[in-house]
Amino acid sequence: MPPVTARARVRAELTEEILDAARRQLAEHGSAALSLRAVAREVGMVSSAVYRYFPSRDELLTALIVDAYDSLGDAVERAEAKVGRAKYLDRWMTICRAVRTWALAHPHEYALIYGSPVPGYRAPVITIGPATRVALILVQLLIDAQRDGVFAEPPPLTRSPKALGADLDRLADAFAGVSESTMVHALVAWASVYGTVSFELFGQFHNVIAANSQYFDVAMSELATFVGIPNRRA
Amino acid sequence: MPPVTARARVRAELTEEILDAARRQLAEHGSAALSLRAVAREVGMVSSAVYRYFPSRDELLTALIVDAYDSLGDAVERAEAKVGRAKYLDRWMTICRAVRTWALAHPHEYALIYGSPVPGYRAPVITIGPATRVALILVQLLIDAQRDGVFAEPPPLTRSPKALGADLDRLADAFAGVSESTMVHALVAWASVYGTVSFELFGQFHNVIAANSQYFDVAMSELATFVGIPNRRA
DNA sequence: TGTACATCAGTGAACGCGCGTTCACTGATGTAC
DNA sequence: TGTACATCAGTGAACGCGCGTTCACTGATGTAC
Repeated sequence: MPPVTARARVRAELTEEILDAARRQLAEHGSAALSLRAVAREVGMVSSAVYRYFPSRDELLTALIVDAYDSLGDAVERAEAKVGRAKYLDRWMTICRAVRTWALAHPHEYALIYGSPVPGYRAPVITIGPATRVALILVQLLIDAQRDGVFAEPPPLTRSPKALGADLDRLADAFAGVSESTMVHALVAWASVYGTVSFELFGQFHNVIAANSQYFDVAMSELATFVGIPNRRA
Repeated sequence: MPPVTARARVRAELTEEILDAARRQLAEHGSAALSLRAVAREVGMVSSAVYRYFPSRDELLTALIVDAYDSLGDAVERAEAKVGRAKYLDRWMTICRAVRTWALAHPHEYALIYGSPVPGYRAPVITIGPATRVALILVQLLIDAQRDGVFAEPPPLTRSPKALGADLDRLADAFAGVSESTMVHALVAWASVYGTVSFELFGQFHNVIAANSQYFDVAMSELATFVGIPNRRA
């Protein structure tokens, strides 16, 4: 009689509990150690019972990947929303810092989505949407700056992007009103933000950079100029 | 009597054979699937016999990591050596392309050294030297350009690198005669090259970039300008 | 050059572990009349 | 409101697999006298 039966309610709760346990496993021991049996143990179930909720380990992994993207997307969105719309440099720095902060707080989740692919796992289509959230926030920032006319348009590309035409045409929808060279610079900066975070997190900066947080700020500030966001100098 | 006994010779040969088998395992199935038992099977030994050559799986993994760094270092050095010393942009593009080409040809080795850290594995000191080879080639390029006076010095940093002083002082040895802002731009570009390669290899460019090789060239060309290497525009 | 002993490589069995997944089952919850 | 049946959640045992590492052993190679 109730629109949602007691059984359905318990099922939803337990599904969440399983996901929570899986999240904890992932956070503490990494994706390689994530096993259905360990998760079952955590929720106090027998391993075969988990199959009533997730048809396979991969399905569970997919849920966690979507989860991680969403968690990162939320963190970045929340941080960026607090900054005045017209403070473009602040918005940029806030986005970058939010990515780094989230990555440092959730290293295994970060590795799951931006590190080496999990062996034997093929990401299904569901993951595409959540994966693009952060990128869209960056793009919106550029569109806003462009619209307000405060944009420091980068010089035209030094190398003809002829062969890139189809890709850039496809991106032109997302990057409404933004020049080709800005689109390319934005893509480079995007990869650069994650390259920098990954280098710090995965240990490439050992014996190179010690003041990681300060270096990050300096680096991201230079990248702001690179993409055309008005910086102190301007 | 012989300076090297037959036994020692056979031992050296078998050590190489084991490493070869491990390399093949890594290349075909990735580091997660790399097991002592699988390697032993490949060389036609019983699993316990491998312990005569490597005291543990981690030791074997370390050998492969050093190996991968060296393989990449060799590839980049060889490619770059063929380019005329004064052709700075060519040298830059050649280095970047060599990194990407090697990564595409050895995706699992690339993931091993630049992807998420292997769970439970702690890189020993031996790996530091080989890990820096590519970075040193990049640095040399900048020093050469600087010395020849053809360098397009980037503007001073937009954000004070005060807190970065100690790090930059330490780097000043490697970057002989190069400005602070160039050092920082070089570090950013370094992370950016690997960020771009990782994004392509790890699937972040799916549904974004299709013409990967062309995009890479355009992106690296823009980064050349960013670090101050004289580009066509100049 | 020959012998006695020490060193080393490789064997095969075993330990203890964890994994994903399947299956027949019990007992509780939900549904239709 | 009560009963008969269908659906579903969770159990416990099992399958078959692979892993790293240890250990007592045999037989071959190297060394010292």
